[in-house]
Amino acid sequence: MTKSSRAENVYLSLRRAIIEQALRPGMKLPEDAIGEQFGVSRTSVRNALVRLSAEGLVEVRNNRGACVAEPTLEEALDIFSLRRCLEREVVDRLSRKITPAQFAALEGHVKLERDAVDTSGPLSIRLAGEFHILLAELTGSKPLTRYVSEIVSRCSLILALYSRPHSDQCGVDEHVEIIQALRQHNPERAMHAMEHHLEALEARAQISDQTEPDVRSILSTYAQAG
Amino acid sequence: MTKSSRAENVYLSLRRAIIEQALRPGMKLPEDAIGEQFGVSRTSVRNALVRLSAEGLVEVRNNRGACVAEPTLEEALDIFSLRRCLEREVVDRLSRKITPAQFAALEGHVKLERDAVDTSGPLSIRLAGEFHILLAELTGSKPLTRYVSEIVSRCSLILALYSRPHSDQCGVDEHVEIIQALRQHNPERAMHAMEHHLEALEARAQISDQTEPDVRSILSTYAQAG
DNA sequence: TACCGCATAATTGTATACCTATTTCAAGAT
DNA sequence: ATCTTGAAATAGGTATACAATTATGCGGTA
Repeated sequence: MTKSSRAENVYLSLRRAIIEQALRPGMKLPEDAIGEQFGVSRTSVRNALVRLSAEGLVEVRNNRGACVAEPTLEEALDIFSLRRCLEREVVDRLSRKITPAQFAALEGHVKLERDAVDTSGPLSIRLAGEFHILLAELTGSKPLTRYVSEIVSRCSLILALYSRPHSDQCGVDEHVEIIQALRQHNPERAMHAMEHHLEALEARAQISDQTEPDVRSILSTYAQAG
Repeated sequence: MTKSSRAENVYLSLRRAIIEQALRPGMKLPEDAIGEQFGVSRTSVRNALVRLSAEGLVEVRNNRGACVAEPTLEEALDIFSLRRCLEREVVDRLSRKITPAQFAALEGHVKLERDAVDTSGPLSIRLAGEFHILLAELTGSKPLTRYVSEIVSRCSLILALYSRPHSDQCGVDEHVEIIQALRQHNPERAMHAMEHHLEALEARAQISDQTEPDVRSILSTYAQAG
């Protein structure tokens, strides 16, 4: 295992905590508390927060600290729209040049998703997002992967905000559908399957509300390792 | 003038310097030197470098400092491809709902570009990029604007690497062409004009490998013969 | 002379300290 | 009772100091 920097660890952990919806939108992210929880100084925490802010996962107001981003409804719809644009590009590229080894990877991931469906919620949420990131990775394009990765994370955030609890059966079957379309090297059908999947995902996003627990107790789970 | 933080100032300045090709790809960015130049401490410089790194404009190696990113040829082509994808989305959205006031903004910008054509190179380079960023802004989508902004910056970087000097007549006329297509509320034609413009831009970035960043590939030719 | 290893210098990663801005909360005025 | 006001407390912005890592230069040895 590569020895990564502390800032990196904080970054990865916070990111995962947000994606898994442990840290919910709007929640405050005080540098002191986070640093104490991870056993690092504010310096490393700030570094991580800057990066997360650049990705749109957290917001920092001038002299007022950071908190998990709270996309408005318009922003949410906008982000979904952009996601469709990017993922269309992904399946379009992939359907032309995907290899057997890559199918194996996709199917392996879907298997993980199936196994996780009935276990923990957070794991299931994360895996559903990672399926899309895996698709992007298979295109071999780093910039595309980065953007998809970012936007998928932000969609997790949106679902945390606007979907009701336990509505996150994130469509494993729809993932299989996409794989099958790719196998046929049929860009049209693949893009259609992807559109369908994303529309279904977006449809799950409706407004509800919940109150927020304490930052530290949540992070105690994530402080250990990346 | 809004009171912005020092880190923000450093970030903006470095970014502009890279986009205007004053800081060329591969150039080292020592925290000390930069901090001294701006009259700030390394802390603020690091903050800026982290953000630039997240955008792909600079690369940071472990314990080895940062330098202006040097996209490989594959990465360059890839970035252009992604840019086409994003800007297609921009003109598609815009051509449906653009307003007269927005045309005024676009035409005002083109005028600036014309005025700058014969003056300084850097200004012209920057304005050409900002035309595309302005287009993205007019869609009203912050995420889309951010991505376009990032990718346009990276394209500037690529042109710095792979285009020959003085080939940066960045097609003001093609910009006008795009505006006219938008005025007709004709998505097809607008997208076509954009494609044409981007292809022309990409064509200028030929593998004129004279700006050699990598020592090894040069020396590989010489290594054989003693 | 060319190569290897160690010591030193330079630069990054992280922590701490200080200063400034914001928030909070209580006391007084309206 | 509500609003204002202004200290005290809290938390973020920045600088500096220290630790860890990498780059560089020197002298010894074959």
